[in-house]
Amino acid sequence: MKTRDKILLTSLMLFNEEGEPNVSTVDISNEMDISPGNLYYHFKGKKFIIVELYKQFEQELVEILQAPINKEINMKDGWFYLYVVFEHLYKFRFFYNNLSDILQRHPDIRKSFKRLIKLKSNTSKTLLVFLIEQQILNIKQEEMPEVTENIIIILTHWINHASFRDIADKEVMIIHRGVFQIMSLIAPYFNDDYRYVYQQARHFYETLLAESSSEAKSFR
Amino acid sequence: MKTRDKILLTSLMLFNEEGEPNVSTVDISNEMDISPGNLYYHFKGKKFIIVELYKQFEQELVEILQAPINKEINMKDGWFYLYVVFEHLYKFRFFYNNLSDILQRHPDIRKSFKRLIKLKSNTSKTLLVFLIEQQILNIKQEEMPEVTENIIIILTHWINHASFRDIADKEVMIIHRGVFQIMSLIAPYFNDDYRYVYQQARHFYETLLAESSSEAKSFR
DNA sequence: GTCTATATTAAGATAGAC
DNA sequence: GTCTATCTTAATATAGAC
Repeated sequence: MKTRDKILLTSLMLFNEEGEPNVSTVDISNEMDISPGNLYYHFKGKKFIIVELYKQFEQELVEILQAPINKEINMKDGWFYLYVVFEHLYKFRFFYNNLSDILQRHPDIRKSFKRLIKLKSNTSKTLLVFLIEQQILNIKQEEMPEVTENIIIILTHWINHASFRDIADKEVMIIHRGVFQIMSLIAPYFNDDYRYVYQQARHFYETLLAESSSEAKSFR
Repeated sequence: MKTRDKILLTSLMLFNEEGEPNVSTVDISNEMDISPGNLYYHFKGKKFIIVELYKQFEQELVEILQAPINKEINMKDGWFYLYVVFEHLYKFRFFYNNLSDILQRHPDIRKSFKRLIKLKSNTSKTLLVFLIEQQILNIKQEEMPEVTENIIIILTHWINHASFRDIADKEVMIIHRGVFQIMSLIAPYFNDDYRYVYQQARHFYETLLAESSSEAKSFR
């Protein structure tokens, strides 16, 4: 593996683990057993590492969000889709844990991130409209903006939020619970024939929670 | 006004304005036209200013949240109550804009903040139960945890969220919209007799938005 | 590409005069 | 209480040998 790539991977790991502001270029080179000078040969500084990581993050997310969505999407597809998105967000969680700060220091990233949110918003809207057309959901036209915004908020802040709620200690649980939380937003809009989907989701989540807490109780 | 208090006030202002990580002790003393040495006479460093500000924040919020809530609360009371909470959150928004980072660096604050969230959660639950008892809302027992958690998420992250959404540039609009967003969470649970409250709230918010955007279009 | 050694910068912090 | 002057520390960054 090339040193450049290893720097990116190590930085991502340390940023996620320790929080981006608490990781210096020396920390990164120490972790990799290379010299700080070597790191500076590949990247002119931490700023440039962050920008490069953001580019990766953006590219992957755009690919996910722009993947063609079937008009005959069902709840199971939508559910699966949410998992893909959440897993991606989790992979780059350092970014969401210091959102304002990073966006403040990097105006370029800020612009691009705003565009990303719009894309998220559009994809959510499209998905909801498909589910409405199939009469799985029943959301009034005028209520769409609020519902979409609520979805965006949970998508954007859940992983950060989960870290200071005693919600789960393991990655899977954070993601499961995030998906469930989004589902709870649209739960009241399910048509009666489909309400069981929400009940199933809760049951699924609660079973997982029970298993995981009986295993070990290591909340941080 | 005593220097010590002025330091706290100036710090709060600068933290909110520029973001806490971008403000140094020298910045604070410059803004006040005192020497850094003088600042260090009053506080042993930035850490201690933050801790003191957090104490103020906590005390005020606890007072708000523990204020006796009337069992016969109506929607208007609940609405008003939300405004009080949001205004308080806005006053200390620097804290919410760098939540993970501050909680990571100050374990004491972390503990206390978790307790605060629990208090928020309890108060929300109590309010909802009162509204359910009066048959204004209709939320099933089993759905309460999710609905409450969604309220907590919006309360905790809205003000930060609004700063990178082109939602509003002025304080009042951010707060109005936050209150409306919370209302949209419980909107689907309104009993038919009370749905008009939600419609009114949207109308109120949209009118304000129209006024403010015709005045000046200075999004940041 | 990678290392060692060293320079620069800015934040954080203190001593001692007034 | 407040100032000036100075010190310490850690992060950032570069030069030059290998």
